[in-house]
Amino acid sequence: MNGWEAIRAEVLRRIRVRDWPLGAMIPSEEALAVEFGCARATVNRALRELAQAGVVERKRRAGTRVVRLPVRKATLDIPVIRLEVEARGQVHGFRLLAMREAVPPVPVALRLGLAVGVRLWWLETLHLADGRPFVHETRWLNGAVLPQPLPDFAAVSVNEWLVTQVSYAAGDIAFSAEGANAREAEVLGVAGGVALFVTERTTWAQDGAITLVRLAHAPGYKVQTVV
Amino acid sequence: MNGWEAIRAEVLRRIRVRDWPLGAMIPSEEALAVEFGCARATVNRALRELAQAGVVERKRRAGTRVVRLPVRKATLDIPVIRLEVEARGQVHGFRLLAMREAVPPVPVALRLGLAVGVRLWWLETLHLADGRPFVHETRWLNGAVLPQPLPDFAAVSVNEWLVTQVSYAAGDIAFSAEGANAREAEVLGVAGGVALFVTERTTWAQDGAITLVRLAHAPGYKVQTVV
DNA sequence: GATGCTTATATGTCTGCACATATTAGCTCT
DNA sequence: AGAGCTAATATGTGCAGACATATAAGCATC
Repeated sequence: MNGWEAIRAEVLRRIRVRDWPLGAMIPSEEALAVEFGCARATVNRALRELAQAGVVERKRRAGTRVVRLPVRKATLDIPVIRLEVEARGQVHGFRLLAMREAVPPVPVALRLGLAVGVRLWWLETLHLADGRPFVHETRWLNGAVLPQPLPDFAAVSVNEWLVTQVSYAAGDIAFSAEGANAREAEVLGVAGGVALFVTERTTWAQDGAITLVRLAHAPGYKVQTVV
Repeated sequence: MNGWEAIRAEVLRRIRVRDWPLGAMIPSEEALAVEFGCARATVNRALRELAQAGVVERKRRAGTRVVRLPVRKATLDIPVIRLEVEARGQVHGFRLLAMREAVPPVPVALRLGLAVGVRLWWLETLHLADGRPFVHETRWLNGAVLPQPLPDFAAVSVNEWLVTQVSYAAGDIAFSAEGANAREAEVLGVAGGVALFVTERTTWAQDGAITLVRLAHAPGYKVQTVV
């Protein structure tokens, strides 16, 4: 009855009913441990989870306070495209449309933290769901930090190969809405300017930037939070 | 040197270098505790974090295994719109364009889990950044579960009032790209059909659905992960 | 072979204690 | 008053041990 989840729930309840108002300090871990009749570690676990959820803020010596304007934290699962398609009950396929070495435009090089003029791979892939265009993927790939030789990307999707080869790297993701450019319109089979959901991801390994990818999703695509 | 973060890093390293291949089991907490010369609780903490990050899967009795196709977890901060604007160094403003009671369309009622025919508030707000249109917000609001009386939403943004009143409720968020409809085009000052980034959120309290909101962001808007 | 029970095992969680560390509040000195 | 030092305090993390619980694997039975 006084596990850490019960304590988290009780603390949350007190915050909800304004027992502990927004912006106010709450009792110390020790005081709560005494009140709930449990060890301090248990209270600590509960409060740590609430801090991670953005409900409270914790500082050493200062204590724990209820945040004034809670920032909702949304968590998204970003699976490999094949799994995403299969999760919709459709059959995944893909076609490698282009692959060549080239010097990326300056903004791309900068964003990847590479010297201007370095040659990268450029790949264009179209992912299909039940044979219909699903995502148009364009990608800059830094061959210098990847295991050699590279596989045949016409047979293995870059998207999936990278995940298994360059596991668990850091990176950032951005979402935006953009009108389809000429190429995207042609490849996805839509009119130019149509609203597309665009995902841009940068991925890093310890020894340098790995890849920058742009995914333009066919109309109707949605991203949804888990939970 | 053998804190839980060090252990997490070491485990991650071994997974990266394929010391422990994808899909393979890793040693038990107890074995690792012996190897690293620390308590099992410390290993537990490290592995728990990795499980939360989607790097390993843990099951009682079965043990811990490296995930085969890691699912990237992206975490987004969804702040109050005012803070979002101010974070860009701009001045936030808003105008309440409309507010009336109405019976929502059936899909809306269903999504909120309400009986068809229930009357809700409908609000239309335009948020401004430095005086220019930033977000067009349309919202269904369930007055039945809110503290009464409602404030003057021309003076206090619904967006912000709800956060402070109905704290920490459950909900889901969806992102998509849509062409601007006639009203959005007019209010945001863009051409019809222009690609807009759209956020749709449903929010629940214990005693029922609170609100369903659609935010259509002016062109150029991006959502970015927080590391 | 299929089904159901038992048991061993790895993780999940808790306790009580300890020390580390950041940070604030108060004091002292100029 | 202001600057700088000191001490108190709340959280962060660690350890050793214990019990709880889910569940895979083996065994017995039908």
